Amino acid sequence: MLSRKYVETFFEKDIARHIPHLSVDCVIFGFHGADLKVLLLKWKGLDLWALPGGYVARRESLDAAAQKVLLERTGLRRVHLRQFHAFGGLSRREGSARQLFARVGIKVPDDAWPLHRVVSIGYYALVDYWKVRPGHDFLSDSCMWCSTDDLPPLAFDHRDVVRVALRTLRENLASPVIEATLLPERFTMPELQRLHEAILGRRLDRRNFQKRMLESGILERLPERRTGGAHRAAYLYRFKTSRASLVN
Amino acid sequence: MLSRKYVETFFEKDIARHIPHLSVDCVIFGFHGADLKVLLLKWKGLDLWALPGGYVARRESLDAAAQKVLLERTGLRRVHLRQFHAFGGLSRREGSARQLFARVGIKVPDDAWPLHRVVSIGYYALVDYWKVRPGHDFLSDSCMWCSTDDLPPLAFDHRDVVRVALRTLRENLASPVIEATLLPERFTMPELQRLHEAILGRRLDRRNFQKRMLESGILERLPERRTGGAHRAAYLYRFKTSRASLVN
DNA sequence: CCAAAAGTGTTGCAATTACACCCATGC
DNA sequence: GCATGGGTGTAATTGCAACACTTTTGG
Repeated sequence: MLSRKYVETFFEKDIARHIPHLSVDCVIFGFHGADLKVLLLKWKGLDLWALPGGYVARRESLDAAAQKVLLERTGLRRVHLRQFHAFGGLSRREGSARQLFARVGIKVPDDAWPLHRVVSIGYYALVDYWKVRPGHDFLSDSCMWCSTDDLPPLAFDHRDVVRVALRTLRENLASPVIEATLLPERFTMPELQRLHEAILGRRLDRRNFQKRMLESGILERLPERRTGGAHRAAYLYRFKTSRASLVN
Repeated sequence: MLSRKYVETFFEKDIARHIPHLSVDCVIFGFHGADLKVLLLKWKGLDLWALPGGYVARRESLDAAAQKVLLERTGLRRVHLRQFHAFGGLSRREGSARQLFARVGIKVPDDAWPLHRVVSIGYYALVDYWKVRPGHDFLSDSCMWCSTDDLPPLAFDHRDVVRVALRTLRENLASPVIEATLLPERFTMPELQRLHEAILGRRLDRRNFQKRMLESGILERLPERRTGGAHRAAYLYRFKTSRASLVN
């Protein structure tokens, strides 16, 4: 997490260590209940939310910069991370950043590049909802999971960024990496199905779904069942291929 | 095309008009015979080829920068252009650029950013092979179409860039935009099939292919046939939806 | 014993694949 | 006339979508 010290000295020296006019933004997806959620930061003193992001150090790859953001925001190291688009339009309204810095009380030179045009490389990340401890920083009041179909007002072009991330995620749902990283180690078939439904945005047939999943051979049924539900206990499953080998 | 004047003054003033450490590279696909080809520039005095690319002006969108490259290199304005990946690794070996500038006789300060780390946004473009007049510039000996499965040594990470572009193109072959922009206005069914085969990298069944294409309803058969071939004359087709409406 | 969710198998349709014959043309 | 490529139809298979009944559990 960014310290107060870090922020205060940001525009004096840290900014020089980064590639100007470039940033990475992360759409961090988590799955909870029946909802696909994204992690958002609320800007201090403004009724505006934003995706977690960061700048790219001069000797740091884009991927590494995105990993760094993930670690700061979720405390997680090995998660599935994928670059999906570069946002380089001229309508990103960096101006709102100026308001933010003013609220927080940081003095920023008018010609500092973060106040002007920034090209952002979009990454999406898939994490286990329950393992994340959302952390805010000096620029943000809070860090919160928000359902993808009920987003608050977002800064810059971040609504577009989420939309494109979601579209890419849908297109790539075929690979088992996605479920394996969004779900906990052990899960039931209905849970897996609800995840697919949340990503695809439509209902699926229970029987066909189960058949497809089992025939694919990537699931292993565990002896235990999930008890405590109000109805018949569901079997627990896990992915045969270990979680570690699936990440990236 | 870049003029001599442009190049000579580049490191004095033009460089300041661009976003540092950022470029766009274009994989320009054309279709000729049975081969999918890409347009490459040969660096002056070096046995090294590179993708056409350019820097991004401070008030220019990424898309616009890519269009500019296309126009310089092919003379074409409205072509299908699509961003597919941002290349931001640390192993791009910008050092080879230093050799190039030395050969051409341009004096470049050691700390000039084009000699160091550059993040490149990759675009692929689809053009009509026969409408392109490949143009080289002050930095390159020649501009040539090269078959995608027989590429010469490429600068930087451009071999990766081509590979990823090709993979993306394959994944998006469903949309008729691709064929419509890679083929001339009028074409035969075997020509369309050879294009699909070149992109997919495998043979297709002639009869099933034709059936699918005709049933999709996007083709219009013209009264003429392609004469002059050694064998039975093939019908000519064109896409029903006008070419203009398909671009982007 | 009833409501609500979980487990399982069958059937039909639609899309894809495999495959064979005739036609036109140049040599 | 024959070799080569172009045009067309049909049968088989496969994958996917629709669908119904039984089991378990808590209340």
